[in-house]
Amino acid sequence: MTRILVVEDNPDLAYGLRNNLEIEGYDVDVVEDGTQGLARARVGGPDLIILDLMLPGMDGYRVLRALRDEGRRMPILILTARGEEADKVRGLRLGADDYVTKPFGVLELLARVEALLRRTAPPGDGAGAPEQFGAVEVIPASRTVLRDGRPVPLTPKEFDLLVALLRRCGAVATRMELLTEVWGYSAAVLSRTVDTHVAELRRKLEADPAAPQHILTVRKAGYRLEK
Amino acid sequence: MTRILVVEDNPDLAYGLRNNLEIEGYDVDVVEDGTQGLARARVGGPDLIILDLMLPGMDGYRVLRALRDEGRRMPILILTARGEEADKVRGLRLGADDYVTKPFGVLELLARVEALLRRTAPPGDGAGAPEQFGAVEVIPASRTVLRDGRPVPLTPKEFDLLVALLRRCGAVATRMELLTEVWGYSAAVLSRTVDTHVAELRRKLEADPAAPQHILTVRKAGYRLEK
DNA sequence: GGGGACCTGTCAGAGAACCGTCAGAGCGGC
DNA sequence: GCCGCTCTGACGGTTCTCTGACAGGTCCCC
Repeated sequence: MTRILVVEDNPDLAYGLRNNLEIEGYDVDVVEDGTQGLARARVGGPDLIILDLMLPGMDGYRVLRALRDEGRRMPILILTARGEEADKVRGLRLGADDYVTKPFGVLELLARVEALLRRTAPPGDGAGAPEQFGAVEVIPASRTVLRDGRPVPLTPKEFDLLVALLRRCGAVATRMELLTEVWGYSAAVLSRTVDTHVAELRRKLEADPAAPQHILTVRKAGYRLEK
Repeated sequence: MTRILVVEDNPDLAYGLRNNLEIEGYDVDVVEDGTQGLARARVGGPDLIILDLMLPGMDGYRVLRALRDEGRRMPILILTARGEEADKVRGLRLGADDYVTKPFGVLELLARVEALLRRTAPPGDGAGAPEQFGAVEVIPASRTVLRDGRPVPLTPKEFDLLVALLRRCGAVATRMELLTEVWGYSAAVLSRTVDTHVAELRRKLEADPAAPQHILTVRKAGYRLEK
């Protein structure tokens, strides 16, 4: 999950930020002064930092400069009441990626956070990080699947089907959902197609395809992947 | 040199931007409407775009969306009089990287441009460090490729294609991504072009072109380079 | 517990999709 | 004009996908 570090000494504002960011699905960490902020940024490895400039102890500029001097490249968004152009220029020049002045709109801030993370995300694929179940590892970026660390050759359809199952991991995926997602059909074409491909996946990925441990049949409903 | 495309219909503002950006050492290209902006962005391959929203013809939102839909990833900074939060959110969500409202300070704008370019610039340095896979060494600085220490003559397209594959090393590069990055096409052009050039690369770089070890085909998806 | 209805597993082959290859045309530089 | 680079369309081989039939399993009702 994407981790965001908020360095902000105003408790109300910090509370609001935490709430809104968590609603968006981020993992949020809040600290109240510059020294703590620097420490947390060093050990926590956040994916993004929202940094106030006016802080007790070490001020935001110094935190910013320290992090950049250490070669840390995570995006940093400055959030401050200092709206003078000179301040903005200074912050951006010191290595901040964005500069938002109080008072600000929460939606705008969230959109800016999203834009920064989008820009920082690996160029290859936003499709997803590698996932694992049993002895099987699925790497979306390279469309590779490893079993016991060794590559298993999957056909395109098999791979897409596996990813679709993985996305619903733990829940039932109906044949219709799978057809829609993997095949792009909208019709309720009932056929043995899905079953055939599931069987093939089992043959390639399960230790005992006849008694699958991960790719399970849910009678009358569909299939379910268990880790 | 870093190229910046300015899409702005107000002549005074466009003039001012060009001046200031050129003083900073950028190579500036100015067009006055959305249609031209889109065209210039496609063929010119600017490193950054400054985009007005209110434009004659095609508006800025549509230009932005069209570019992102084609998979183009250059940073885009929206510069507009529309300061409503909803506008900002919309622009950023559509794939803009920054949003500045008029009236704005030139110094701030320049600092934001610099911040965006800093974020986009490749980590090492401009040209990129030499990279290696198998018996092949790629030296971007001199556009040279060595195999077993001996130079291999690559045509310009072949070299660019190789670099594009190398940038995504280990991940799948779709034909569309490659067309966009190497050819600057608006994709949708389905042809054997990419395949032909990949075949040529294999012939020149693989020990056994019929059974490639590094430049791999990922069926239904694209190509992948493995070290 | 037995029988039947229904559901899923399995298989093999026909057809389609996809990619590698090649030859040639267009284009621009020397 | 010659030559090298680039792109395109056609062809063919290979791999993948889907289908239908049958077999086996499971569940429910009696």
